[in-house]
Amino acid sequence: MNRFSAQVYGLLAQIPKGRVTSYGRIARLLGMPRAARTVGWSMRNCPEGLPWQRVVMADGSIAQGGYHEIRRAMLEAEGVPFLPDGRVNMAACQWNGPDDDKRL
DNA sequence: GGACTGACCAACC
DNA sequence: AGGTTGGCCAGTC
Repeated sequence: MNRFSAQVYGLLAQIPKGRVTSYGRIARLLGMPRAARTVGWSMRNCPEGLPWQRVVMADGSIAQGGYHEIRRAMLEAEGVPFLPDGRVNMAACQWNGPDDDKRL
């Protein structure tokens, strides 16, 4: 487990229920705006106990990995609003970082 | 140790 | 406005 993954997981664990964020957003919060793919790699490792389903693409669509239907179901169960397009309503529930959590 | 790949993103036609 | 390409970071072969 490298430092980057630890940061990704740490940040992921801070995502409030009912909110989502994107890979690139996490990468930016970690100071690596170009490491969106690496974040995706960390998600791929999929550690148990982490709400990895709350991480979606920048446009709000579900990532192209496996289980993408299950992710949507879990997000819906958490109360995440979806658009008729089948994508997450980023405008309503995008998590902008730990600071945004306090802002609530 | 170099090259390829990947749950991405943004720029560029 | 939409499809393609390049680029980045870390892991694997």
